[in-house]
Amino acid sequence: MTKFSDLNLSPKVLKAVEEAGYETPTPIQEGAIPPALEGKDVLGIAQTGTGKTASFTLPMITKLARGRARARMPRSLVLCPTRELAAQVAENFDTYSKHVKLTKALLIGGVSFKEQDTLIDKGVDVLIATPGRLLDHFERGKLLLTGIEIMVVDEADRMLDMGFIPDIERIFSLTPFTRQTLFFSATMAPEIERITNTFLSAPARIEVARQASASETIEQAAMVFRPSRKDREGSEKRRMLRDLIDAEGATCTNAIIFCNRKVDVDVVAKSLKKYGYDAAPIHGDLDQSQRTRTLDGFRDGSLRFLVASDVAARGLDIPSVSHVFNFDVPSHAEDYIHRIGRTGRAGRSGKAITICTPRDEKYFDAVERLLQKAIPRIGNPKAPEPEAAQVPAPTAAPALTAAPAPVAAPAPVRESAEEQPRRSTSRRSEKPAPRSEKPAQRNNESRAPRDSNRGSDRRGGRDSNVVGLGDHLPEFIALSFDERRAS
DNA sequence: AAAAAAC
Repeated sequence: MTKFSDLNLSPKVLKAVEEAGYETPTPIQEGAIPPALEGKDVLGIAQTGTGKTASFTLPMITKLARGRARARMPRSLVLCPTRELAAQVAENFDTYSKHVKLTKALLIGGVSFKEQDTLIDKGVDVLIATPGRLLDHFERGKLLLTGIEIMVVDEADRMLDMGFIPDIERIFSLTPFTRQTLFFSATMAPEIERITNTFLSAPARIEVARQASASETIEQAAMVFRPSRKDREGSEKRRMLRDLIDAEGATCTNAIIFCNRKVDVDVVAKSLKKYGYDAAPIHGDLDQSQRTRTLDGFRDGSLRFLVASDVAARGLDIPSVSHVFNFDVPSHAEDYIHRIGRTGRAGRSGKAITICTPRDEKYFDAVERLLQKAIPRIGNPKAPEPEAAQVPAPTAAPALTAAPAPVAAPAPVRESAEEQPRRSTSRRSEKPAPRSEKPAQRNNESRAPRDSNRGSDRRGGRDSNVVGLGDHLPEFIALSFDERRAS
C-alpha cells in the first residue's frame, strides 16, 4: 500500500503531513501528487471529501519550497468559487507548510484591499483567490500574473454554475503558457471539457469514484406538509421544522438547515433562536466576518444549527454533521445531492429530512428521479400515526393526506421521445425551440468578459463525451446541464 | 421562485 513517504514529497512537507496524523494518501492524492511533482498538468475528477485539496497543496508546497517570491509577482495561484472555499484552501496551506518558508495571500471579496495589497507588494508564493477579487486587484495594476508557475482551478464545475468561466478564461490568458495547471472538477460537463482541452496540455487524468452514493450512508425522509392557510405557510413550516428537530432528540447533535432563499435563511434562523434553539444564519449577503465567525462556531461545535443558503451546500468541509434539514426542496435536483452530502460523511451515519409542500412536489419528484429511488414519507412527528399516511380522506392533520404512495419505480431519467423537445428548450427562452443539432445556440453578440450571464455558456450537446465517476455513476452525471435542468 | 461572486 502506498504511503505518503513513497510519494517523493519534500521531507518538510512529509513531516507536516505526519504531524497532522496522515499516513496513507487517498486515491486522488495517490494519483495526482506524482504527476504534479513531475511538473505535469493534472486533470482531477473528484469531489469534496476525497482529499482533493491536499492533492494539490502538498506538491505545490514541495515545488515552491525552492526559490523565492518577487514583489507583485506571485509564483502560484489557486482559484476557488466561493470565499469560504478559498479560506479553507488557505488553512490547508498553513497546515502543511508549517516547516517551509512560504508566503501566501488570500484574495477574497468582502474584506479590505489594504492588507491584501500589502502582502502582494511584498511578494507571495501562493495566491488563493476568488475570481472577482483577483481580477479587481489585477485591474488596479497591483498584480502581475506573468510569474505564475503553477495554477490551480478548484471546483471548476461549480465555477461554471456560477458563471465564472469567462473570468477563468481571462485569468488563464494572463498567466504564462509555460505554467503548470492543476484542474479539478466533480463532473466533466461539455463546457468544462472545452476549457481543459484549451488550457491543459497532455494532462494526467485522475478520476475518483464518489465516496458513497447518497443512498448508502444517509437515511432520507420527506415530511409532506400542507399549510392550513396560505398566509400561514411560513410560520407553520417553521413550527414543523422545530417538531422535526425535537423528534430527533439527542441523536441530532448538530444540523444544517437549508433554505432556498436568503430571506428565509434569516427568518428561519431568527425564529429558531426565538424558540431557544442555538442557530445562526449563513448566506452570501451577510458580511464576511460574520460568515467566517458563524462557520468557525459551527465547526468547533459551539453552534448547533447552521441555517444556510446553498453557499454551504457544496465544497465546505464541515465534519460530522448528524442531520441535514431541507426547509425547502431545492429547485435543482442536483443541489439536493450536494446538500444531503453534508451529512453521513466518512462512514458515519447521517439523516436528511426534507419538508415538502404541495408546491414543491414537482421538484421533489425530480429529486427522486435523479436518485432513482423513492424517499420514504414520514408523518407529522407531533401526531405519530404512520397508518394515517395512507388514508386519502381529509383528516385533522392535513399534512398527512398529502403523502402520495411511495414511488415504486421512478421514471427513468432519460425520457421518452415525445418529451425530448422540452430538453432543448433553454430555461430562458419562452417558446419551445425545435430540436436541432445545436440545442443551446451560443450567444453571438459580444459579451463583456466579466458578464456572468448564466446559461449562455452552456452547451447541451447530447453527443458530448461524458466521463464517469467509477463504480457509482449517478444517472444525472451522464446528462448535460440543459438536460438536467429540463425538469 | 434562487444563489454565488467585485466595488
